[in-house]
Amino acid sequence: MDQLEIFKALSNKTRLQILQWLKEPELNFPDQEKYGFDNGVCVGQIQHKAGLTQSTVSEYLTIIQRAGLVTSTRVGQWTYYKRNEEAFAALSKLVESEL
Amino acid sequence: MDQLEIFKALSNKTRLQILQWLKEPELNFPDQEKYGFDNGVCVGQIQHKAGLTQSTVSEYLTIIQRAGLVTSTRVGQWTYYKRNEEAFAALSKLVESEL
DNA sequence: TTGACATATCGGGAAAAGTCGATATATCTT
DNA sequence: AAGATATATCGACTTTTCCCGATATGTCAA
Repeated sequence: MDQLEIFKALSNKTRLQILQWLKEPELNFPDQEKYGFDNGVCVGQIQHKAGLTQSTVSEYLTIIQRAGLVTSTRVGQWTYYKRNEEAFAALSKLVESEL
Repeated sequence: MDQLEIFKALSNKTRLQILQWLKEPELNFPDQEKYGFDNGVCVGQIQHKAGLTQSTVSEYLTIIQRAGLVTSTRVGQWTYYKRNEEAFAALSKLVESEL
């Protein structure tokens, strides 16, 4: 749990949005309904919604993953990203008691 | 409560340290014991402990103050900075439920 | 009111982050 | 094996952040 890395990951409008979108995948990524959301949402969907290039979004996802805020799962040619709720709970506690 | 502004303020090692030092002023700024800590700690003390220039530390304090994480009180020629615990509590809740 | 001290603001150079297009890699299909 | 598709990585350019020294502002004391 590297505080600084986490806060840097959160210091970007688009990355904050992505994390919020991933809170309600059904709502924010309806196109993926047919494949389910068990593993999260794949990069392409997120990219489309973010309106930035593929490379940028891929990099952003790597950043929030390295910070531990999401997990990624490769399934075939897709990589799915999903929120790591434990990390948010831990961060909340950290802010409350250690920060 | 501007999330992005808060996270940007927290994305710097020195600023994180300052906030942590301010959690226990008696412990971290013993030189100021004689003046009490009711209003917080003055810039010079913080600068000395941070080991950066006066201008840099002053700027950092402004940044965390604009983010709402500390409050400042001018007393004579000194400006005292103090943690705003309500802000941390609110941030903790935000991370837990909205982020 | 002058000088000393504390803090804030300004201007700038260096380092990091944002963002892109191009290319590499991995997987699937045929 | 070859082409198509999804994602990751690379190189470059632009914008932002870091951090400094110099200077301005505000306050106290003589």
